[in-house]
Amino acid sequence: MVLLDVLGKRWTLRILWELRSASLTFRAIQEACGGISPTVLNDRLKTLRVYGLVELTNAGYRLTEAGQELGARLKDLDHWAAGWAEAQGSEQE
Amino acid sequence: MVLLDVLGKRWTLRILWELRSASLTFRAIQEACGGISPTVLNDRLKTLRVYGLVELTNAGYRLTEAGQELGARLKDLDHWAAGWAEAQGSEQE
DNA sequence: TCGCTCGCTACGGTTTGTGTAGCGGCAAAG
DNA sequence: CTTTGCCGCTACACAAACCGTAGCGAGCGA
Repeated sequence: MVLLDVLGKRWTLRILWELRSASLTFRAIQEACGGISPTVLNDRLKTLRVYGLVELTNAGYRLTEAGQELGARLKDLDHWAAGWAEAQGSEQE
Repeated sequence: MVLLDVLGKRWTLRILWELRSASLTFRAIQEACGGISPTVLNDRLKTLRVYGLVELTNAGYRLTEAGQELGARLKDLDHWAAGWAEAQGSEQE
């Protein structure tokens, strides 16, 4: 599964997540991700662009259509994770 | 998003993916992931167990109910990724 | 020209992952 | 009772990935 190799790398999921609902500039993504180093950010954005999930417009970076479909899945995942986090918080302690 | 921190780490997604449809032993997961070092594998399994996504039975490691729900989302992701990979393969070249 | 922000790169130090060896435990075989 | 073999897991030195900071060239308004 190729997608796993892409998403499995650190920051990739996070970047997609931050772009899920808005266009962000390079530096804005850095901020949003809590100070990811530009070296890595650029690397991730590069591969995400190669895979056609993200594109660079004059308004900044944003998800392509494919990227948004992926983002939708991520939202679904998040939706589920919300309930999961609760259940798992009350179980554990 | 807590889930992102878990899934964002290298190998975590992959491990869940390999366990999606069968119980595997520690060493079997190593094999399936293409020779991940036991140090990291153990670390990931540890956190996955803490989060209640994976459990260790005498038949090996397997997904808990929560883990299987997550796995279902992953399968959905994979399903989408299949079409995506094709589209992106024919576009690129 | 100056100042400001853009995307992006260079580089040294730290963190994370790799690869190999081996531990203790347990069950079957001899 | 020892040997063989697999189990989950750990130790440790080496390599790769990531971080933090500094700075580049380009564009743009004053």
